[in-house]
Amino acid sequence: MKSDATADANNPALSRRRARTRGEILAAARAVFAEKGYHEAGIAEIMQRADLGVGTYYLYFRDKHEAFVTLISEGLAGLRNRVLAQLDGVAEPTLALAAHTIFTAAYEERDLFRLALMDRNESLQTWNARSLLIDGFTQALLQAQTDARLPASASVALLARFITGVITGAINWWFEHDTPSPDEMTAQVLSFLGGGALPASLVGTWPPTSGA
Amino acid sequence: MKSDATADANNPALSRRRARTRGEILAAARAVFAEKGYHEAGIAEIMQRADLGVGTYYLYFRDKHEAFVTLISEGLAGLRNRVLAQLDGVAEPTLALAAHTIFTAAYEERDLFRLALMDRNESLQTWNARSLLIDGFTQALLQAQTDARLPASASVALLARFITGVITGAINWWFEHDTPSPDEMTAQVLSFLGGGALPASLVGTWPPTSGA
Amino acid sequence: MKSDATADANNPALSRRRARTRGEILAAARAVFAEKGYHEAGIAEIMQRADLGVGTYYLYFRDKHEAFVTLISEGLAGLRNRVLAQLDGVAEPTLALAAHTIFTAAYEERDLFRLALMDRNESLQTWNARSLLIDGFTQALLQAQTDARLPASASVALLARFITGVITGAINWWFEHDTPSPDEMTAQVLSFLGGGALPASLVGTWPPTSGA
Amino acid sequence: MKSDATADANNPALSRRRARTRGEILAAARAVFAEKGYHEAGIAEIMQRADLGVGTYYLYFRDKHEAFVTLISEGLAGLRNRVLAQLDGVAEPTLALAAHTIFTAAYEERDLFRLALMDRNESLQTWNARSLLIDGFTQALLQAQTDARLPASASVALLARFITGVITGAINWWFEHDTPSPDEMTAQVLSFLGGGALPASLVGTWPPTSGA
DNA sequence: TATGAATGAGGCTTCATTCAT
DNA sequence: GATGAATGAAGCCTCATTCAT
Repeated sequence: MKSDATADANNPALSRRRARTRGEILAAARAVFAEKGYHEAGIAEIMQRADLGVGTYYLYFRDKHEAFVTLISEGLAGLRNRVLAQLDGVAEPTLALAAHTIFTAAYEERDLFRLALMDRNESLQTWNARSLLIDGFTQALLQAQTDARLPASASVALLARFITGVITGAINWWFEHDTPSPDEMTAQVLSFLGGGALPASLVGTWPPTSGA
Repeated sequence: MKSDATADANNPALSRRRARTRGEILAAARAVFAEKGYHEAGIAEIMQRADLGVGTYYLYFRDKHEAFVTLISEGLAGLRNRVLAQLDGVAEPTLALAAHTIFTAAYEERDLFRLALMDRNESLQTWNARSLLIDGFTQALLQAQTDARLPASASVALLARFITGVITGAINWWFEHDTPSPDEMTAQVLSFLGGGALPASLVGTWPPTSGA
Repeated sequence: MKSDATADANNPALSRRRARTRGEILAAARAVFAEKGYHEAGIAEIMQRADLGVGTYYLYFRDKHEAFVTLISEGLAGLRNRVLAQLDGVAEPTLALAAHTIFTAAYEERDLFRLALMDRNESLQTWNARSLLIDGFTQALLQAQTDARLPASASVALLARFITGVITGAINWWFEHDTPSPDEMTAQVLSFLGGGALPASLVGTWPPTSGA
Repeated sequence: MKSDATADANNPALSRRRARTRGEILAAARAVFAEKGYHEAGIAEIMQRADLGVGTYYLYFRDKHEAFVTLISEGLAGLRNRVLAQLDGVAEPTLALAAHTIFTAAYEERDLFRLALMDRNESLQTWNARSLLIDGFTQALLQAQTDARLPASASVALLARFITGVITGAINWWFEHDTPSPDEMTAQVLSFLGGGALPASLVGTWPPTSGA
């Protein structure tokens, strides 16, 4: 019984084995959660797909929730890093750049995003894809206001929600369809955000002009 | 003369009582579902809030699912009617008109919309608020194409998703905040949809122009 | 509120009405019990078939059990009376006479007998068709012993069980078939009871004779 | 290497454990079912008597029904084998032989037979003790007809029911009494089946002779 | 470390029975 | 008397979690 909190650090081989098993569990969890949703998924089914015993799950995760949270937070951390990497060093980052990175990632890992957008699980709010996007856009827009690239009068909070809505709307589309490609999707979204997609007459005004 | 499918019609008093009880259950269910989500809600809790015995639930609904579905489908039917009524007779309906009606309804019945947007419940897809909006906008845009108010080249399916994304993004905001009013929200969204909210330099282009 | 324990006696009309309703409930109960068995039958179903409200049931019977018991005990009392009437005045009653009466009644009211033979309901033992038959035959055989028509060495208790077994075996047959008629059935059973149906070589002996 | 339908075979220790638990559940179920009948018995009570948690039941049986069916079908299969083994190789099998084997088994496992004769459970008909006996005797008698040991005119179907009735009547007796022994019971039944137990004058004739 | 049998709280649902109308 | 809405105890079953091997 030399099991120790620092066992991992002491024994690189063990550590590597642990990491692999953990990864297998996460992969299985991802597949099952994506397929059936958080509530309908069962630990037994996950571990069966991972070709491991049920009990093993609890050697790596505290409870059912944890693998789910881990899955999403690790996935979203990856997304976050990719976006930051893209934007890093760019003098004046555009939505175009951000959207393209997000779409590329989302298209590649659709099942993960299905999860991340799916269960509006109370305590999870923080680790929700939506929240991450909203936060990201909020910060970006605030920065843009600081840089005077966006009028100070703009309602940043709402704008961030609107943009997030468009992005998630697009990703949702991919849950049912395989086209268009992330590139094409980016172009479509940009056109939409730029205001070029909807004729003014179709959009209308509010309050309605007298003529209406 | 008992065996009669129209027993209700025979006795108005009973019929009224039944309707009232049913309404009370639905109201309680709405509150509880909105507060805790479908899965965490329990029949016992619903009926306790309705001040009725557990068994009574099953006199009005087949199972746990049914009240949920009823709630959403009846709610969305109401929304649908309101929108249709607003647009009815208007020669050239605008997004402005539609958005304003939707926002007014959504603001009034926030908990219902929280439900309707919440659980991405498998078999419910059809009675999802998102689906309803997507379908509605899809049809409206198709009509606009027919009327040549929208270029034939526009990708209706995607546009409908984008617009729906913006609308639900706005409604989501209200789940956490009480302002702005539906009127103001409509104005904000219209400005966004019209392309006037985001400067072109911020949006950028895709593929990025050489200059970027 | 002149409802009184003696109301029935005071008001013949009411009494007649009560009797009729009671009869209708019993008829419906008989049908439903016979069709689905005691446990699967429900008060609601019975009263629906009787074209009466659920609550009405409890104006006539204390609980679910009571109608069942009533049904069987009244039915068996009828059988008892028929048999006694047949045997009454006969100097030396035979099994033939008893069997024929029983078969005639059982054939006419198969559903009742299905009930009476069906649920081996603990507390019901006493009001079981089997028990009634066993008791009847036991008494008859004891009487026969007293009259020296049956050897004193005979094991009356067992004989009564055997005869009852044959009789119920025959009645069971009718739960699945409509022939033969009670007359023919009586003849078959008598032949069997008389020992003429099974050749001695087929029956064999116990303990086996050396030759076997 | 987890996913394996033959997991049991891989690990004899676990396999043995599983078998033991399963046996304990079946034993407890047998006791409880026999004592209170199928409907009044509860999973909780069964598992309490088995000294196991409720949930464990469902690791071994799909639902409440399954243990009951298993109990009876396994029990009857055992009876069937015993009888067949006894009769195997005997040139001219007699009822004596069959009855004795049946009685010996029934006496040893009275509670099982109580179950098997008890609930006339709809879908169970096939796995009813009564049905098994009837089928067995039917086949035996048909064979006897083929061998000319029984007149071709005999109504095999009815005879099988009568014999079964006598046998079950005898077994029923044991549900309330401990004597006589299977040997003595066999003798009594044989005497009855041979026609030596009931004087012709007591049996009578059908239709009644003029003199009666 | 890995396993999978065992656990039991908790959820949904039924239905005999009551009671206000 | 008749009704049927309301009741709630009780039962079956699931599944996240534990623990002995």
